[in-house]
Amino acid sequence: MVTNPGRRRRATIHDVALEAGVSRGTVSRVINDEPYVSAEARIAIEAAIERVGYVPNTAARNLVMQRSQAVGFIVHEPHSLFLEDPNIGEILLGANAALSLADFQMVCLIIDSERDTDRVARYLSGGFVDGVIVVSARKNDPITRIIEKLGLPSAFVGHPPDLRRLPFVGIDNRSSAFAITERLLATGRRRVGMIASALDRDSGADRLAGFTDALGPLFDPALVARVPFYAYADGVKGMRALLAAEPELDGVFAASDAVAAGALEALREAGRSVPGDVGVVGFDDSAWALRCQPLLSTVHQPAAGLGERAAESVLAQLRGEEPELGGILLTTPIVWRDSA
Amino acid sequence: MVTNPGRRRRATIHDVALEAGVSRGTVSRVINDEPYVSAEARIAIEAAIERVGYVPNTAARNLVMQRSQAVGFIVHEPHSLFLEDPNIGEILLGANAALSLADFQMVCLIIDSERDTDRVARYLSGGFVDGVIVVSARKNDPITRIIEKLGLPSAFVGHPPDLRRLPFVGIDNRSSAFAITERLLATGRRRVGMIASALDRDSGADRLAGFTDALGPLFDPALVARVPFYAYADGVKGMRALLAAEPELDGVFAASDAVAAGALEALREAGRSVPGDVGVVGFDDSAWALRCQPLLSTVHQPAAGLGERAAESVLAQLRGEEPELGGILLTTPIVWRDSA
DNA sequence: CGGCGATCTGTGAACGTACACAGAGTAAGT
DNA sequence: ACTTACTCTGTGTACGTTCACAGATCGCCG
Repeated sequence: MVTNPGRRRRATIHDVALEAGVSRGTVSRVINDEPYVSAEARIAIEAAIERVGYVPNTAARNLVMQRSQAVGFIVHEPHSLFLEDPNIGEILLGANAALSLADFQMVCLIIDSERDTDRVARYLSGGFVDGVIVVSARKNDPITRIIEKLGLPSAFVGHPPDLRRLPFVGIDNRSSAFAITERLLATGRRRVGMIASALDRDSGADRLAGFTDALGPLFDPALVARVPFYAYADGVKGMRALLAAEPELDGVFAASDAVAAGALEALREAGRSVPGDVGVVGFDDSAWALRCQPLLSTVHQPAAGLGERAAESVLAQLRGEEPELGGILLTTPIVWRDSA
Repeated sequence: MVTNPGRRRRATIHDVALEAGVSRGTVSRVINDEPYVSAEARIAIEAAIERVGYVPNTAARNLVMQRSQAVGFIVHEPHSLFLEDPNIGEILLGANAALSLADFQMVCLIIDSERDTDRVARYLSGGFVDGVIVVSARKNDPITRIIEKLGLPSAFVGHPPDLRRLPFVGIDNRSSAFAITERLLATGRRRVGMIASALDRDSGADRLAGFTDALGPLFDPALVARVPFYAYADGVKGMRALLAAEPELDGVFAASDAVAAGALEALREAGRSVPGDVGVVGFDDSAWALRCQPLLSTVHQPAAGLGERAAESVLAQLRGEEPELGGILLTTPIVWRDSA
């Protein structure tokens, strides 16, 4: 085959060698700029590279080097994540920044169907990545099992994987919820409710637990509105339910900022003033918090930091270090604004 | 080397052959389930695969097959895109769905710095992807030049690349803006302004042009507020400026739904009713539109469709078909709700 | 002038896979 | 019994690169 019609054959290191009148070895040395190559050879080779339009085939290089200089970033349930969770973008960028510094390529893989799961599993097994960061893994996930089986350096962000020996990085939802509820109480509120979301996830359950802890004897199960998701619409519904259950309510902890925004809407519609009649706090410190009227007091979620630490964990494992046991928990400062 | 301490050596097709007492060729036939292999050999090999824990090295396979079964998805300016543009997630998912159907792996690459640009360029040249989808390419972009140089099958979504011979898929911003402005006028509005964003991008400039077209002799340059981005805060600022310039204003076309949401806030703060005093329309039909009070009339942007068509274009080129000249423009239905 | 180190270059093997080909064995048709 | 066809298997080569090693050339010193 001379030239593949349609797509032209790419120049190889061999073509360059032929063109420059030297051997592969010398060309290789020039490309990876190693010593021990004469000035004239170097010049000839550089000219030849230009002439034949050579670009190295990294895939071939990786095959012999036994590493890819790439780390996968797996996103599960992209629908809910991209559209509801404002953190995912920040986590992505945090991880990318850390990997970039170490000259690693981050490749983001989306899992949106059964087909995707299998294909991504094949991709991970295929030697395209040296490690992997997983966001929002599912219970009993085939991807998690593959990672464990391959012994692929990994870091899970958001919540711990099924296999507790795999490293993860996250926040302590329980003590964060505890802290912000405590400060809400410190403002003098006594009838405090919670709009609790996503109780099937660790994050949701832990936030409720922290709330319960903080209230202690003041806790009243009737003042917990349970809603499915972390979304605005859930906040509206949850707040209405709470007001119906207890008109004298004077404080609310919403499980997310989006939920809190919905709660504010419902409170406005019910004619309550915030923070006058009712104090409201959220969780995430996302764009929602600054979009609310009044500005939302909330728990700052260090999303970029989570991505960064996850990347660093994978890089450390790649250097041969042992991953931390029990995972890494990042601190979550409380941001005190106007809503409570 | 017996076993690399730390990371164990992965089993190869050779190990399987040895374990099963057959040759590489036969193992290869079993893996790609080709005919002409005896039942006993097949059973022995499958058992051996299980025993040694073999998973094929796709990277090595790609090297000899000269294709990767993967398509890159490049995201520029991720900060603004992920945090402001609600469409990016949908485009991503649309593209992923189409590629998934053809059993291609989509790998998403983020460009967030100068380093990233170079690394991604190397990645594209390295033979890891058979084609590429680019969102929001920049003017005079090194990535675009690399793609052109390599002859990599590609599709640009959002706006056309510098090199007009590269295929792109987008919407007709100008005629969409024309259409919605015209319908706004049809509701009887006569003093109509626009909050025009991102005039340095094709999309922003075209939306303003469409608006101007539709107004014809009614057009008044004083009723155009120019703001830098498609964001909520820009909408608030733009609307205030517009009201200051013309208190009698009775209609507004906002360059995006986020901007429209900001405009609604500014109108509420100025004591104007919507759609009573002022009619408001947006652009995108994003989550913003349903979060507004009143619900927003807007131009539906077929984001998932854009991703899908871009993917299909790349796949078609991979099959050897010629890309459409001049690009593909998708239609943008107008969604009439309560704000105008 | 022989030996030695430094510099430069080419060659062969390896990475893990797919594919073409050759060869062996078996069954059926002439 | 001889061809023919079909089934099954193993071997060699290729993909594009890196790396270890073996030569070759040169200057320098004893």
